[in-house]
Amino acid sequence: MNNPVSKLVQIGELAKSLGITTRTIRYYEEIGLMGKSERLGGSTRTYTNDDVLRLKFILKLKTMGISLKEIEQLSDIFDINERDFNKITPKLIEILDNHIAKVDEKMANLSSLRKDIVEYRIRMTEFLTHNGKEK
Amino acid sequence: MNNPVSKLVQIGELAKSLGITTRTIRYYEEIGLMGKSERLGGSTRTYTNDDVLRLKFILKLKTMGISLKEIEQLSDIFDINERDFNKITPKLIEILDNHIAKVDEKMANLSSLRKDIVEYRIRMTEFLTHNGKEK
DNA sequence: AATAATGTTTACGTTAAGGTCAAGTTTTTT
DNA sequence: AAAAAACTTGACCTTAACGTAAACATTATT
Repeated sequence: MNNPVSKLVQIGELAKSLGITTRTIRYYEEIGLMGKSERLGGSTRTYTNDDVLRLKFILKLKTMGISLKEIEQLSDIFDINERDFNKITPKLIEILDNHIAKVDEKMANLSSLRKDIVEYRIRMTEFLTHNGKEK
Repeated sequence: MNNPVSKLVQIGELAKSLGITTRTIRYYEEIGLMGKSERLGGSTRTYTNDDVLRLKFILKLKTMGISLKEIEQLSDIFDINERDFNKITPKLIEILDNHIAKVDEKMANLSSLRKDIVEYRIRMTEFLTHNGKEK
């Protein structure tokens, strides 16, 4: 299922196609998220189709609010098991579940926060109108 | 209504009574949030009852998720109009309304985010079980 | 060949809200 | 008076996820 002779792309092209900057890609490599890519003639980074998929996967998780640190945990497994989805998915599901719980918590917090603010706002408004009358 | 000879407290006592550190209080002064407090004998900071109320007010807004930068806007008015609540409250209400809107937006985002994650999670789970069977 | 475009590494800058020394001064307690 | 406690300023550290700039090398286009 995997084309072994996939066309290689360079960092600029890859970045542009995904709407990110080259710095981001280098940064992901820097923190071990992307793994070392092959160098063309020893210097220029080139990315295989697999690399591209991996990067897309990372970005997808990012849009879900998963931190790079959490994604790293997945990457470790990714590196160890070399794309064995049977092993990566349980951990992924664990992280996703964990994240759903976090999101739920955040929403609850925001909800009660909102109540507080609204109440406070009402008190302020009342205070204003009362003072306005008396003056 | 304001006791002109209110007892003065020092920074350590004030911090402890509010459950914050002295660094926080100095920091608020540093960024202009607290206004210069009187110095006892030119060196030690002392806080009046008004100062304490102001600090409590700041902390209250903070628990509502309002940033120090936003609180600063209120402080400016506070400084200019010297505790004239008729002038400070409209701006406060504006900021509160603004914040309620932000909170609503965040909640909406989190809500759709949650949906995404859950969907993704389901797809992953299905993928897992299918693969499990075939193997 | 000269210029432009793209690539490379290194390293400091950014934001928020303080934390954490360090070194010195003042005040309080013994 | 001497020691302990509390105060002072100043300055660097922390987290996340890159942005930005410098200085240089390689590749592509004119």
